[in-house]
Amino acid sequence: MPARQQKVESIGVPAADLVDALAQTAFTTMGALTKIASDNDLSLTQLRVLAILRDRRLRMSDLVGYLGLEKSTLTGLIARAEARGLVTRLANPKDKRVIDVVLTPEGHVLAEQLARDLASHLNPLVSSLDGGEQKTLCVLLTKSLQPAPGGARPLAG
Amino acid sequence: MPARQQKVESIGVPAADLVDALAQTAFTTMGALTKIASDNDLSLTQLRVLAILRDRRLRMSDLVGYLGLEKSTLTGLIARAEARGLVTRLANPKDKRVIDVVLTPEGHVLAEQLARDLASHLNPLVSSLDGGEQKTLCVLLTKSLQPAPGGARPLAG
DNA sequence: TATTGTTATACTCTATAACTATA
DNA sequence: TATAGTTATAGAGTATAACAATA
Repeated sequence: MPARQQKVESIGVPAADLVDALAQTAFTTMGALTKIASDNDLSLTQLRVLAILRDRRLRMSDLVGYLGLEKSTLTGLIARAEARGLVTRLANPKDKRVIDVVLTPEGHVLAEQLARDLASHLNPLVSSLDGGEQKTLCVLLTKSLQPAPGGARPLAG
Repeated sequence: MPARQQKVESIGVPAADLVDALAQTAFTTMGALTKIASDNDLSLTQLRVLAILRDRRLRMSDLVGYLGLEKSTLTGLIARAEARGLVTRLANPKDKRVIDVVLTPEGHVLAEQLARDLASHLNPLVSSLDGGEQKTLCVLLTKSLQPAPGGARPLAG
């Protein structure tokens, strides 16, 4: 909407190469995430649940917003995670309609492990860049990418 | 909170911020892809099939390799795509066991449209970068990211 | 015997619609 | 009436195992 954006488009269309590189980045990173999830017998969605709940207690309806799913979908998702001992459903003291969800200690341990796994999978990819390049890449990615609709933390988008 | 990593490379630890930025990039881009797929009544996997077949005729077993799925999974996936008129199964003249898959004209039109949709979704994200920054970002991403296991083209990984 | 692909089966993920309980 | 969550149902995506046809 700012004039600046129009200007950029009229000067030069963002290179198709960049779109391709972003898409490739996405698939490579998602591939790592999918593998990490699979190695831990988790779906990508369940991995996201753990990441989102890593430092938060949320209502079912909040999770629906973070994940972009239907509430009925979340019921089964959380039920399976609870059956595995990864999360707990708690009554919300202020509103009896509400169910809060938190990680169990076991779920928290797993969430921390998953975060380390992700770092160890992605580190090799960027290790071909020197320190300055890594810094630049980080700055440009941060500058360009808006927060995902619903989450700011890495796995929460 | 920054869990200490086992091996701190002597070169320098890739900043956790960069790992986060890459993960965020992945989720943002995948979000765009998921929306594009959804808007066209496609799953993400079906979208990938169309992208992979955009300029290629492949065997079922090749697609299995590109997608990282089981062959039995692909049978249903291609059956549904064929029922929608997006792909065609063809006998391979050299090996009667093999089934080749190609896009129908309709499938090809859709694949081209999806590629344009992706560009239009991602362009706004990088429009906050000036031309030089976009170029730099493209170079750094290309330099750092290895080809996904099975595909070099954007949606093919 | 090995390979290519399909079929049978089962589970997860997902959405829509109807439902219960609470606000 | 409106909101939060569950249940019922259905379809897609996925894997494992067994199978048929071909090499």
